[in-house]
Amino acid sequence: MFRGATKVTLDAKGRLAVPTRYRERIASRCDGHLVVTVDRDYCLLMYPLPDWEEIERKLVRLPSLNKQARRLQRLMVGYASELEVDGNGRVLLPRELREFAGLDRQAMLIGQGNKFELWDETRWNERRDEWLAAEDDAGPDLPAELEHLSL
Amino acid sequence: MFRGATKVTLDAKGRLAVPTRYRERIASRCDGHLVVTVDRDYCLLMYPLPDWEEIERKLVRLPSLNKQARRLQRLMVGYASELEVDGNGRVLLPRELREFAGLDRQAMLIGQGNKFELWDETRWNERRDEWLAAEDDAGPDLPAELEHLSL
DNA sequence: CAGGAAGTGGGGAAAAGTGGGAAATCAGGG
DNA sequence: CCCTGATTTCCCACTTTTCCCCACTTCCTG
Repeated sequence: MFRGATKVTLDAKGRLAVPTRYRERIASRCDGHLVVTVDRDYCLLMYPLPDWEEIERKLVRLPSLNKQARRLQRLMVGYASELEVDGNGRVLLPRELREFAGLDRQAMLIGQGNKFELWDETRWNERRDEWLAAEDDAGPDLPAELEHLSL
Repeated sequence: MFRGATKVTLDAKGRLAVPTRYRERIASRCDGHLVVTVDRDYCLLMYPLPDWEEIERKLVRLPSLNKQARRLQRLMVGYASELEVDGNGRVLLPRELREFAGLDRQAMLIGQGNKFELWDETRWNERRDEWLAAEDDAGPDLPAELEHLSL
């Protein structure tokens, strides 16, 4: 499981240095093969290749006639690109994805279990504060899974 | 599986350079023979020839008296044109199809499993943002497959 | 303080992308 | 039937980007 938030900087070529504490895990799990794609919140998702392939299988099995399912396929599969950790522990993020997520230099890498999220730092901070402010007024329409969640 | 979004530019003659990472796969799968046709969202679909032939078989077997089926046949089979990757890794897109999809110079090539989608860049970005904006307020009428999808 | 590991920047070779010209092919009209 | 003009096809050459590797700096640790 990947956990924790790390502030990272992209260099002028759009390369991201993977924090050292994840490298061994990534090397052993997927031999340095990662897949990056987009998320609806305008951040990027980064999966080890085998985990992504499982997601992809789920995605392509969704009913093709459903509008929402097609959108999800288009976006997630459409933007998914495979990338490899180089000799220096860095990955080159495709220009299209950097532009999508508004990434330039300062970014946040957020461990999320089987994947990472990658945010432009400014956007991350803004969203985070919004979430914290919004949490109270969630009350009535809470789904069952959340209703009984005990932290 | 084809994945990933690539920004491509059509030259003055309407030629599209196939991104290198797909070329080998295309060469081995269909010896450079692709089929392009139209999609209802005003983009183009690009299949390796054998994949297209399978689609085509399915299409012509649809019940001929059904109005929707006939529309689909007319559009997809009617616009389908075979094209070949040239020595420089480019394909020439027929004028009719370029006009249909509103393609001039800047375009996005979107990998979608067994096929590609080709969009005018501006139109792609607009649609994408619409999809993302629409996704949030989807709440109640979510199909079961999506309801419990865990990414 | 020294040694090493991690982070960061950058140069250069190679490959990919891009434009354009010449040859070939086709269509239409004289 | 041939000539002319337009379109397509093939190929060459230039420009840009990418990829790979090296080197420097910084931070942590012993």
